[in-house]
Amino acid sequence: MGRAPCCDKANVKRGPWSPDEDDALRNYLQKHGTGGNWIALPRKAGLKRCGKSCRLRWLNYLRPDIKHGGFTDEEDNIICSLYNSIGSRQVNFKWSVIAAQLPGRTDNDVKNHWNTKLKKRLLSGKTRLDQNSIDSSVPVEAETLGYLNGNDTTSTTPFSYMADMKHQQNHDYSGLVLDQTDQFPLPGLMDYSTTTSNNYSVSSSQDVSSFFSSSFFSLEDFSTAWSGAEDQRIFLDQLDFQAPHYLFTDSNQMYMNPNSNSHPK
DNA sequence: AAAACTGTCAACCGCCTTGCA
DNA sequence: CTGCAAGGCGGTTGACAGTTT
Repeated sequence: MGRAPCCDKANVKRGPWSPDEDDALRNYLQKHGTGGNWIALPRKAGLKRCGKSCRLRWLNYLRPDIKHGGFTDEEDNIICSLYNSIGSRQVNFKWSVIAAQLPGRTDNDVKNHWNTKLKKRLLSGKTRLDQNSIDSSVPVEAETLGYLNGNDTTSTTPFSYMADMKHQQNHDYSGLVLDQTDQFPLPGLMDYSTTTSNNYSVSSSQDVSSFFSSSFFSLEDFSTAWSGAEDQRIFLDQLDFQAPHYLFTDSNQMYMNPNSNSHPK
């Protein structure tokens, strides 16, 4: 027995929205708002659409603050670095968290852009840590696209984009908000800058998660914690768990892991 | 010029989460 | 605590536009 559909599919229009439908939805929402009920909205607005479809159309297209058009290099950098810092394999990964850092962009926009452009660019090898093949349009400090290896030093698995702290610091992240799980999407919690070999040992996403969730790292002392981490080059990893560079004391103070065999210098 | 191929992105699907009775 | 309805989200699809052959 399957789940009941959210609307009567047979009596609902599907496919691309017409200008008239857009107008009807826009006018209704500007006058009445959602009323806290998207399901009932299409009937009230005189639309033969599913409520979910109306919601999506509004959020992804009709909202007045939506930014249409191509993504800038700076937006690309932000997406890539946040994708890396949050880690797509994290349970709490959300495109909306990334989109929230890009005014006027929706999660659908960001997801599409990642899937159609950024991911392919990465996989094509155009974006490598190899400094010779870096897109010169990207600020020097962000010339950090690359392949990095985790445990497997022979692997060519493309490592996520990593952005230099200095570049990240040029952005204003003061508007960052905690997501529903109180995870903080750490912008630029990564610094490859002095690394010259592909044999990286990096701290894992789990490490960073524990960093976030520790009492040591609270929103209030974010700037303090971060200024400390800044000098200590924390690496994020989306590949395999390895001996972390940083550990935590019982009192959740972070310290260098003496067993980490390849600390960034 | 036309067919085949490729890229883009709006929209849909269905699962999971949340809020409420 | 439980069940249901609605919201939210990531993954995927498919139509269309642009490019290549």
